[in-house]
Amino acid sequence: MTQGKSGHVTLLDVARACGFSVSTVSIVLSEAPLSQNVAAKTREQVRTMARKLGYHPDAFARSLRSRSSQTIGVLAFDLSDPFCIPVVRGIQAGLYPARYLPLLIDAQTQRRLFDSYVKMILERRAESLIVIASWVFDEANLLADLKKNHVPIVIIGRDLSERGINSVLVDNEAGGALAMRHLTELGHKRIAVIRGPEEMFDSEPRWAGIQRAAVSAGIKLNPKLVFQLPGLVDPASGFEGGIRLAKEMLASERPFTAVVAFDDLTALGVVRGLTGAGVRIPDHCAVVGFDGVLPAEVATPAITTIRQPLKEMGMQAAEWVMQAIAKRGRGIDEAPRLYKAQPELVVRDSTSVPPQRRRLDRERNGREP
Amino acid sequence: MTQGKSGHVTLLDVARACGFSVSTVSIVLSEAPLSQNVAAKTREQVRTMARKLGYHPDAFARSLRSRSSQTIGVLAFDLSDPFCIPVVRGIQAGLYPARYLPLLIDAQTQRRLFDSYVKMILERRAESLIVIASWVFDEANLLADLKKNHVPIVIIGRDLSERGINSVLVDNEAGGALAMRHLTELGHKRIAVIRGPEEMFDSEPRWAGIQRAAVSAGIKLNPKLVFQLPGLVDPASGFEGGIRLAKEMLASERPFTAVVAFDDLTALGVVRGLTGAGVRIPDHCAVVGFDGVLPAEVATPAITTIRQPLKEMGMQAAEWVMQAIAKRGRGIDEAPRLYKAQPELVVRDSTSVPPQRRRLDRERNGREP
DNA sequence: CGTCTTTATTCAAACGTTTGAATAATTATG
DNA sequence: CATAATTATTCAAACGTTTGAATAAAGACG
Repeated sequence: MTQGKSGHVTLLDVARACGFSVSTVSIVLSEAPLSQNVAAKTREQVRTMARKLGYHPDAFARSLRSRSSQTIGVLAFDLSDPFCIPVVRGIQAGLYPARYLPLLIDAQTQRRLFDSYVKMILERRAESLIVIASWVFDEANLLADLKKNHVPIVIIGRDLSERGINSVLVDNEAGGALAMRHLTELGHKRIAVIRGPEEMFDSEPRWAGIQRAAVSAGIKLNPKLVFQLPGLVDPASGFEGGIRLAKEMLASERPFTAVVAFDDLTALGVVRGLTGAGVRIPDHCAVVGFDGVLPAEVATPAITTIRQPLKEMGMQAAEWVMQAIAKRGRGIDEAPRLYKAQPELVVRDSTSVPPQRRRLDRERNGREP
Repeated sequence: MTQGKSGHVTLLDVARACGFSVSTVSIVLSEAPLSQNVAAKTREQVRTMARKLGYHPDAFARSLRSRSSQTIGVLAFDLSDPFCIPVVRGIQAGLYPARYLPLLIDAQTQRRLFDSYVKMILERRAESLIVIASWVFDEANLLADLKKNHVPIVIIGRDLSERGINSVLVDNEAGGALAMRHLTELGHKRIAVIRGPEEMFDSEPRWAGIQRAAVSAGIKLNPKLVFQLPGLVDPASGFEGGIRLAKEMLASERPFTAVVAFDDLTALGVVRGLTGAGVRIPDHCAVVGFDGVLPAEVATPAITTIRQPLKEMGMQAAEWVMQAIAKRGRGIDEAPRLYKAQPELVVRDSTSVPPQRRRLDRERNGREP
């Protein structure tokens, strides 16, 4: 074969092999508008030869020339957060039809890596950037670096629309309310709450939702039963926090029949902590989480949770990104968009009616069987 | 600014701005060998100007010219398998020092997607490909397509060294033995086993290890207590299988005090199934898993498991890949390598001594306190 | 038969970088 | 002082593709 030193078959190789010019071959193989003018016989010849030689277009040359990389940078702040995977799937699904490829990177919760990868992604001329902010992170110069480069950005998991960035996230307020309402409807009155760490932007709205639902159910939350996770280092550390706070809860000696945990891992920590002290879930105490990640699903008892429509959120981000690219600069300064996905209550086995009520139920059932 | 229509700052822009030629600027900024010959003052000027204009080299042009993409394709067969993330981290860690970027793609357990992504990765001229075969998959034409393109390949999670492909995987035989030995050392005699699905290549060696350890402990495995997962569609379906088989175990009415599950999710399924029937873990029955993934760690009781050194495996793959690239073709036809990582027993709360023995222990303790 | 359109193909420039070879300027050597 | 060696900078070609403009050949029209 006539392959150049690169080891790859090029247009020139194909052209020589079938006796046409590089242009013709390019036009045929890339199905450019001009290819209508190419004789059917020629087209056939070119295509056959390309296949025979095993020609694959070189994405670099193509991108260089056509200034489009067909690539979207996807930067996950911490890919080990189970939150991320369904989001990524959504993004991939949204990108695939347009033959765009995500350049997916895990910043491993490290600022330094994050910055460095942003740079590498820009060098690769990703046409847009999607950031999955699954975990605490401060984005000070992210903004600066990117606005400069006219790259459309979408952030998933935080509301930065105020600061000019398209944002996709779950409606945390609604989710918090959903969790609380579930418990009050089951009849719980003394409910402990574990709020998220201060640095996490989800914490506040979830807490607001919880309070709203408590008020509308006519329930007073005892401030002594409201806890807060400390600033955390990685997504799994909510688990440790949950264990510790469960113990504090018990030590406080204030009675409670249910716990609203900040997220699923925290809920799993609470289950661990309470179980260790002989409290049975859900018989003695109900626990509800937030997110809907795998570990909560396969634990026993399975954790009742507020599910985020993660895949949908990823697809939404991908869709916006594709739209922004289609506009190519025009309208880049539109007002940033905000999409709040609606969470969904998933009732599983970690919640049931509170103990007193269960006793009542039992008596009632005993009376009229 | 003098930016061209691309919106990006190019070498030419920098060159014009500081009055040197493109060559000089390139030499300085890419720190080519020749840059030693460039006057210190010039170097300084160029660098300052580049920073001022916000120059980022264009990876396409660079790759096109230097025929190296600084990219490694990483194709996960199913990224939702918790197995993958630590592996990916290892790969990223191994690649980072060389400033290589993984092009990470999730094939979502779909052959069609897999093939299509392989193609896209090749078009992007990834210099090598790492496949994470976390889950059942058949690689018939994978081989064909890639051997043709002279791209070095490493597969993680399967032994394809016989078929000419560098392979990194855990020593499944040793792992199986480790699991079984743990149980026999605790004093278990009647042990149920759930083997992996036939299509999974891990299944056989794990089973072999289990048998070996049983023999050397002088224990006979009751064939009626050996079960097998059906062919599965996704990694989480081991969980469902575990539930079902746990019920079959109980239905068989053959006594057992421990279960070796194929993997962690299966183990979690077994816990669910047994717990549902009133069997307490680990008091009535011990359960041991395999993999060491997050869900097994945060469940209550935490699952005793055989941990795969996933990060290490990812780094090993990255290292091989970098070596292969350093050789650039020379030695591409070396014998394929095989690395079997040593698994590690992680004792947690799902295993303890069998019930009979516990009774004995208690009596003995009672006798001499 | 000259001109105009249509059809089929090719030219050549451009994308932004790297790099071997060339040039120019300076300094050291014989 | 000529030559060689060193230092500083630039030329120009190349990487593989796309694409507007050019060319060439054929058919259609007046």
